[in-house]
Amino acid sequence: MRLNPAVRLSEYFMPTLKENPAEAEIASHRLMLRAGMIRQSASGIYSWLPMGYRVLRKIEQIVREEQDRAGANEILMPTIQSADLWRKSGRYDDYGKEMLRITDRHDREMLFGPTNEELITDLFRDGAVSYKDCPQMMYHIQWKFRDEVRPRFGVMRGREFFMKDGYSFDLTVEDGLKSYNRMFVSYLRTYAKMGLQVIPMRADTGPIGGENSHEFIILAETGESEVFCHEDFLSLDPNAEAVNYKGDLQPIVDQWTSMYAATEEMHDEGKFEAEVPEGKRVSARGIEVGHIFFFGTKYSEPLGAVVQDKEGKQVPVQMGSYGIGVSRLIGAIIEAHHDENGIIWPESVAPFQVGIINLRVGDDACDEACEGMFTKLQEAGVEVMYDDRDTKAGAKFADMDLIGLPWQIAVGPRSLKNGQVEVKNRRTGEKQEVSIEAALELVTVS
RNA sequence: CGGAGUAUGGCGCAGUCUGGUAGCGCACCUGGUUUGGGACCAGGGGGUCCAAGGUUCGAAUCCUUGUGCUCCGACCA
Repeated sequence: MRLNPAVRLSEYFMPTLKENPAEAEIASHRLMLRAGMIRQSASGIYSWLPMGYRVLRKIEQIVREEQDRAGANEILMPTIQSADLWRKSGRYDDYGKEMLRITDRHDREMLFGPTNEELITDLFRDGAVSYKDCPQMMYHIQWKFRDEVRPRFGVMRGREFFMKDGYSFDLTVEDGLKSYNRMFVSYLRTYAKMGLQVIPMRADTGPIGGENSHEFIILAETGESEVFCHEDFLSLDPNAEAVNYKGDLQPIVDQWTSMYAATEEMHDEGKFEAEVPEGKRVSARGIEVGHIFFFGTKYSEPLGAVVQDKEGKQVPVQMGSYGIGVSRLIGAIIEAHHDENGIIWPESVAPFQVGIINLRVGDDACDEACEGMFTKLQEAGVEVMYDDRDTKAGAKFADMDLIGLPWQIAVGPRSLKNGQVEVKNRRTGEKQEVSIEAALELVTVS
């Protein structure tokens, strides 16, 4: 996947809004609308405009890379599924009205997939015959649909959403839990790479089912549920050391599950107080950005996903499933990274690293300086957005803060007379007047 | 799915009570003056007032029935 490394704002569809749309309640929703990243098409259903889509793909790519590292293989399954498989697993009725049911021209019952356990179990059943076909881990990143009663918070709780869902197939429970651990660790690393401090919490399994399950939660004021955890979670860095996914991951998992962490439903106040010293007790709100399950033979049995073991017996495979809400993550990242002026993107997911602001379009010196930097940054492989629109300086500054690129370079006649431009760090707000060369150096190195 | 709102130009809103054919701010277009943190002056374009039906000489406004969207709650990645 390669994203266009450089764009001119005059040629980029980024309809920003000065005022807050009435429909948006929380920061991430407001900012995504205001920054021209998304537009609502129907309740809980959004179009992704160029910049929003760009961020979505960046997040998707981070997820993909870590899945690949963990040994999962990417596939792509359809959005529309047949009802038959869901009848076999018994979930056609269980899922209730959340599942969008569709009838085709031949009156066949179809559905827009809310998840893919049935489909992939059937794929595995079809292609696997022996214990030698295990272990196997596959994932796909695809649009899902859940007909939420009450969609809200923009992409945080949409009806149509983009999700990574992965599935593991193992011969034994022991091996299955190893796969579970692999995903557990890869999840920690994935979120950390997006600038999120994530906390795994033992979870309720819901309609997916199973015994072993963790939710991955980030703390945010606008989180949907109350969570409780040990403060030390907030200083753990999953990427501090390299990881060998083929090795024993249990120690890492143990480290991350030994401290108290629970969502509202699983919370035990007595245990919380017993295990966590008073000064270390964190009670906050959390956003769920991922959920993993080990559920054994819940689907392999009814759907007949069996392999022959060494003794020649037919045994159902042990399965797990692993979800990351990719589109939701954008909302979560913005909730964690914004201020009163707009978004503050972590560099790894920023749509562009640098924004060049031409304060006087039409002034030869400004135009030349901007064009020169625009070209040089592209050549250096730095993703850059050039605001070459013929509008007021104030509007450009405001837009640039709103869309939250990590670095801004403002070029105006005043400083340019002395050969200088202003470089601003969006996160710290720190500004410095430096030469063009120094500016390029500054934004390229970091 | 229970409760509560709301629907008027791209966005934010007034007008509805008390019926007379639509207005304000921002944004947009043209010209001019400006030009380093959402400028100023002048001119201008853009609206089936959510929909259908009804009452009336006349409906954004009153009545009826729908629909969309939002918020609170229960539920969910």
